[in-house]
Amino acid sequence: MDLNATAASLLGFLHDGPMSGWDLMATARARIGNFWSLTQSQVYRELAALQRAGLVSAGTPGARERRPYELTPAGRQAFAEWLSRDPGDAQIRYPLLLAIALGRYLAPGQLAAVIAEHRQRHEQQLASYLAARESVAGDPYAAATLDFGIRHETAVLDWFAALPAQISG
Amino acid sequence: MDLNATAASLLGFLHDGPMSGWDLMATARARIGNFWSLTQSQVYRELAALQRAGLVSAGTPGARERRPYELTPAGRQAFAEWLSRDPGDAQIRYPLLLAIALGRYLAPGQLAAVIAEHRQRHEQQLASYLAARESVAGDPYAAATLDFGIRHETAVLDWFAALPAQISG
DNA sequence: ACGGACATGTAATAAGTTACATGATTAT
DNA sequence: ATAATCATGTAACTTATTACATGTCCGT
Repeated sequence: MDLNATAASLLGFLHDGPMSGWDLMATARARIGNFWSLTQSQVYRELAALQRAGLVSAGTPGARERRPYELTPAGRQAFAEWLSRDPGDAQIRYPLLLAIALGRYLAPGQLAAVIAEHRQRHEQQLASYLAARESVAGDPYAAATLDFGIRHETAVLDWFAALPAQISG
Repeated sequence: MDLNATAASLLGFLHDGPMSGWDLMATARARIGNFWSLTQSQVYRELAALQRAGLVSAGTPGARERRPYELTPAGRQAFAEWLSRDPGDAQIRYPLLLAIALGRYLAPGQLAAVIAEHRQRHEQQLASYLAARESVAGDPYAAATLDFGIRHETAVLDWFAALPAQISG
């Protein structure tokens, strides 16, 4: 059974006990949402696939059509395996880099406004990460991923600052 | 006509003159491959779509089934428009961050090997970027994207170095 | 003659996004 | 009563990856 990273994260969260798709969505958004996007559709699709594969089992339905899923022993093992098989490389997909790489085909100054706006967004993102530091003080794992975000955003802002005027206007 | 970033990059490259899918693939790999993955299949698919949309036109076939595509005026405009409509946010998708975020469900030390390996990869990537600096000396746009890579990798390595022993082993 | 680079594409699948449909329960 | 939230899911589409099929031309 080879899991994708998104499915594996769901298995991970289910270590804390049975959860519904809704719960998992909320948990994922809170715990990995800063660096791993996922949608409701995906969650329900992956849950169905995990169930077919026997890695989770549906528990007794609760209120409001609530359908809690429980980690099976096979699921627990698949999760551990996913981690030992090395996780893939980072992929950054940043359209702004494309725009800059193609900058020579543009009228001078055309990039400046776009760059300025992105710079602001990264400033806000960094501020938001910095503000979140206290809230992860007790959890070294959450602190580590947050620290990644802080360092990344800081590096991006330094990069913006170092861009030649020819590009950033 | 709303382009996706991959298609837009092809239009960008075609500013330098007609190119075949093969040429575009090689150009893209060389010029944006460090931060934008794309495959042959995509290139041919997007070219076909661009042609249907009238943004490129197929020139006279050359040797070996070679089918050069030329930028049309509409394509030139669509490219300029794509750039003015702001490029989307950066998305980082790094499974190792997931693994760390889920670290509390693992036996202690299980992450260490994975982390060590990734650290090496990033060291190599940084070295490769640093070695490439001379080759972009004349091109400020290429230099800017390379600088992004260097700063990013440096930040990631700093982050690795700062990870608590509890996580990195 | 033959291996390697050139060159185009299809097929199958996976992964991700957006929008929509449906309904239950809780709080005001 | 009614709005907000909880809850599940489908449909349609886009984007991306891997593998395969097919054939050409160049250099040695």
